[in-house]
Amino acid sequence: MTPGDPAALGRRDRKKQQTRAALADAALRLVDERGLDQVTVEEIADAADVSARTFFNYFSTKDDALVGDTDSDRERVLRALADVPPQVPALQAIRQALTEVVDEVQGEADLWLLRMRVVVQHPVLLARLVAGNAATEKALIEVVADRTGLSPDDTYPALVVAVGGAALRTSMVRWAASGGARSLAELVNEAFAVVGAGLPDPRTAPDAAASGQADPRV
Amino acid sequence: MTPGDPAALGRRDRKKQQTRAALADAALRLVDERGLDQVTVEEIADAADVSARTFFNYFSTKDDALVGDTDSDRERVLRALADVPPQVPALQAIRQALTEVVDEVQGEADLWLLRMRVVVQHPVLLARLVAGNAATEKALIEVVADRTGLSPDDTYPALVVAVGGAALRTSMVRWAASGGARSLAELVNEAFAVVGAGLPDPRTAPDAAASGQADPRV
DNA sequence: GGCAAGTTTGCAGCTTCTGCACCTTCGCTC
DNA sequence: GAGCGAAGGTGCAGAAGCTGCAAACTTGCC
Repeated sequence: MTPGDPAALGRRDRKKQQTRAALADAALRLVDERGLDQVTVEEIADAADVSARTFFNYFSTKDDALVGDTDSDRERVLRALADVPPQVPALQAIRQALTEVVDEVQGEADLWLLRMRVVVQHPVLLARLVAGNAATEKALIEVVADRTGLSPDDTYPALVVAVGGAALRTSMVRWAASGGARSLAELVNEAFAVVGAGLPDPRTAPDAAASGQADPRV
Repeated sequence: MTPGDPAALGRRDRKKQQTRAALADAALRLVDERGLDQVTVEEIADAADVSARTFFNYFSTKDDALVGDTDSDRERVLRALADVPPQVPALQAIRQALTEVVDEVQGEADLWLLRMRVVVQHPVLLARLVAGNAATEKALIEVVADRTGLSPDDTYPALVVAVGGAALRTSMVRWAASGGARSLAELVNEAFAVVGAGLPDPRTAPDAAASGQADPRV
């Protein structure tokens, strides 16, 4: 989710990333301890040892520092989706496109568990997280429309994408709630399987959750 | 969605509702014309002929005036869900619980079409709309858990609710995009039917959208 | 008419966020 | 290794969002 990556960058850019990470980290820790409104941008900046003005050079909003970078994810997901063979059904294709991002979240589990804890405690941030994904959703809808031969204005593309997003969000919240006990990928796959089975009421078909159109991978 | 209701209230409360509506209306019209950042709270208050301070007596945020009242919806939906016979499968139950609210939105179509137009153009607001529903989601999860005999911490309740929300949101956006050409209830039912069928890829099963577990009503 | 409760308003004040100008640092070239 | 241009950091001024408080005004009721 964060740039991270190899250190194949100049000292300058490395420092930038450090500062960015320091700010995001300080923001998360402070807000986790005290609550969103009990932490000012100035305090966050101080903790990261930069001026408040500099904070706004990195994040356009206090909230942004907390929810992280959605732009880089967008490209990643789109690229991944483009790589899924076109005959794969839309819902499955979306799930597969998400695996890369899911793995990355899992890889930075500490950061993300903290982030989700903070986000869940402040619905405004949850909203912001969703908002950040609005652009991603829009792009995904286009791609899905293309794959299925429908218009982006049809119900189906928007619906699959929205539902896929809901499945991912639910999984992440649950993952965080469990403190990362189960792997995120597992939870996501389970959620997509249930959705693919049409969300059967567990009383009527208590087994469907495990079957569905689950994919052996992962 | 707005209190509306009969005039079985004192002059005082009626005036309050008028002011509230005037503020929300002014906010929506101005933002629709100029964009979110080009409208100040002071301008909205002026347009509604009250002081800026009074604006904040009604809405705790500029955004709140735009997205409307989610609290009253919550109760309505919860009450409606309580009235759905417990043997109705969760997803269907949720859809039925939404009909009352859906009808009300349809009844105030002008207001809501404007609102959705504004909201769609400002993802932050869309997010806010979702955030406002966070409390509703939480409450719904409890109820669904109860109905299905699962724990609120299980995946299923959170997932059905989140997916139901996604279906509703998608439908409202599409409804607004079409300028209200088709009835919202129709779109919502269609969306729930597709979801209930497991979101089959339209290429693989091009008919499923129309069938699914659709309910004759509406 | 007059009181109690509820509403509106102005004001002071804090925080978020932006534009601008200045200064420092970095990376590169000659 | 001196020097130059670009990029990053910072301070300051100021607009806008939002809150608490206390004064003024309305309304509902006796």
